[in-house]
Amino acid sequence: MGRGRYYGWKLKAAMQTEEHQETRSIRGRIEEALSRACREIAGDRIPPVILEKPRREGHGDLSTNLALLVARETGAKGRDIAEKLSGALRANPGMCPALCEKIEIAGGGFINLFLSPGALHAQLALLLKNPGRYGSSARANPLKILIEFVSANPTGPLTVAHGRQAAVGDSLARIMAMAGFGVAREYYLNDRGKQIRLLGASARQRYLDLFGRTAVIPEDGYHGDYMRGIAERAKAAEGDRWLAAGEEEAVSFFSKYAADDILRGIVRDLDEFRVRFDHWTSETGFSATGKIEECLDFLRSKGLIHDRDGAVWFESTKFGDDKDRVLVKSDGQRTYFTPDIAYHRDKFGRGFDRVIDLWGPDHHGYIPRMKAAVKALGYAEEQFTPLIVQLTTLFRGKEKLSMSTRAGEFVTLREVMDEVGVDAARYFFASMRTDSHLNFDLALAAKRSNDNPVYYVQYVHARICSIFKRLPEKLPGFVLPPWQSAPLALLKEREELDLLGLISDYPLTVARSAEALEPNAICNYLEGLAASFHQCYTKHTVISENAALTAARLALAEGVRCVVRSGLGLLGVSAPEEM
RNA sequence: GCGCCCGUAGCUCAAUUGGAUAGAGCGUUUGGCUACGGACCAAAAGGCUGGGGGUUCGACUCCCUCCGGGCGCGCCA
Repeated sequence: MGRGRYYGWKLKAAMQTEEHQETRSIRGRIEEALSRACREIAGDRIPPVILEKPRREGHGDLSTNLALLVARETGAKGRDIAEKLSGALRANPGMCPALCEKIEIAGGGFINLFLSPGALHAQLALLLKNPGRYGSSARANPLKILIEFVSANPTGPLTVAHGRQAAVGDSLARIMAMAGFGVAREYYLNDRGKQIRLLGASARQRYLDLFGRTAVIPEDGYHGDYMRGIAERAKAAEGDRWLAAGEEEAVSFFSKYAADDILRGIVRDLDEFRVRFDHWTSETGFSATGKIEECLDFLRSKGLIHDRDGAVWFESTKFGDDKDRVLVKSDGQRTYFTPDIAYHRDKFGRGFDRVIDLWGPDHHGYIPRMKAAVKALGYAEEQFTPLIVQLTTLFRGKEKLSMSTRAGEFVTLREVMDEVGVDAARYFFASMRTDSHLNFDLALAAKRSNDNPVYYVQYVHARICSIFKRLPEKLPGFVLPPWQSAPLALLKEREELDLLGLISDYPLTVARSAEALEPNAICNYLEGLAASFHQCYTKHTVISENAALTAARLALAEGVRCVVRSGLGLLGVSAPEEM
């Protein structure tokens, strides 16, 4: 349940008014006309106009429940309102017959619109004119959005859990960028503190072990096999110089050495996973800026801090948290929360209008206090969105795998990439809703990868590429005319019109995916487009003796290819020419 | 005990943010290439959407309640 999560950025209104003129969707234009007509009938208190694609055949290409909603507001009958609204559309020459060839009223007041083929042909023509821009929105003053994700501590390699975050976060960034926002990706590197010292102590013991010394890894230290490699590299680089060093000095060295070594691995894995961050903020570096003290001073100046029991408290209850939180412990050490507040202040200070954090489910209890902090800093609630990306439960066959970085029991992102490939892994993670737990069976991973829907979608791309490759051989002497002269009006088979309709849906799909912060909408869309293409392909041959029809169908194929490539690109998945 | 997330076909998941007869893939059954790629297509079977109440023209979706699973409730990070 609870899929009604909606981030309310008022993006939709922005879409309608600022969507780039050239790629404005048919849907957007009709929604606007309906909205205007509705205002004349019902005044200012009108519901948002949303056109949907009906599931059932016979209900038209687009449908709206607008009349039913207005009926509820005004107490009038749904069918009467629907009559008035459809009448207004019929009287609007920009709508009928330019966009709609038929309007019907069904049920208690659904308005079903049947698009005219000409409108769909025009949309394809727009796409072919500028494929690179199709689906994207241009804005006068785009919101600047910072999205922070992964941010794994450099105490071990990235796991599948991080992989899911990486796939979701990076895809969201790409989607939001296409939806017209200014997006930056951020990684927060927790490279100091207790865990890092434990890492250093563990690495030092591994190092001692290499020299045959008695080595005891701390109980709560890091026991994974990867620690051995780190120790070996340290030995190769440093020789035996740390054998004689004092514990304090040695642990400091190994802390930094191990963290740096692990970080290089993280960057390498992310790079191979096609994820690149625009900003890396290290806690060490950040601490040295004095911004944490500044932030504490700021909160104190606002009267939101008090001292009690020898500790310093932030009055987060004033902003909806259920208890106040300690910032500085009675031993003088800061809590984890303190630099995090300053860090978020810094994010906004860098000029971002919106900050999105992707967190694991173990952080959901942290949400109220971080939201409280953001509000205390003077920012509006909707400017900060923590997004919980649920865990992936791993199985090997029936065996449930436990995941613990410290104990060294985990499945790395690298293993998954090696086993199923980047395309399949990224698609898999992006295709599931972020708030659903999902099961991932490694034993079936390789086998399943062949059944993965990602191949179904990629196959469309490869098939179309193949058509173009075979063209000279199938039709010797055929000269492909420029797209703008393709006789698109010849595309009138039902399957062709279905495909055209889907192509025209792409911009809105991207916008809605960005708005809902759910990349899986792109996957759903692509799978529908792929199915529609395969059906059309099976039924209608592209290359035929009819040169005009061939040109038109090639144009349609090219349109599909562009959209598939674009959509896969949003997911960080390749669009292969052959498979 | 309190809080957050989840529960949909045998399995893994969707469902246009409250719409019309809940859909895909895998698995099972049956058809289809002398065609531009069969990694495809067509069809069948499979559902009281965990149970029960409520809200309304209409509920997988919102509210209440129970059941089941995951996670969190620190002067840890």
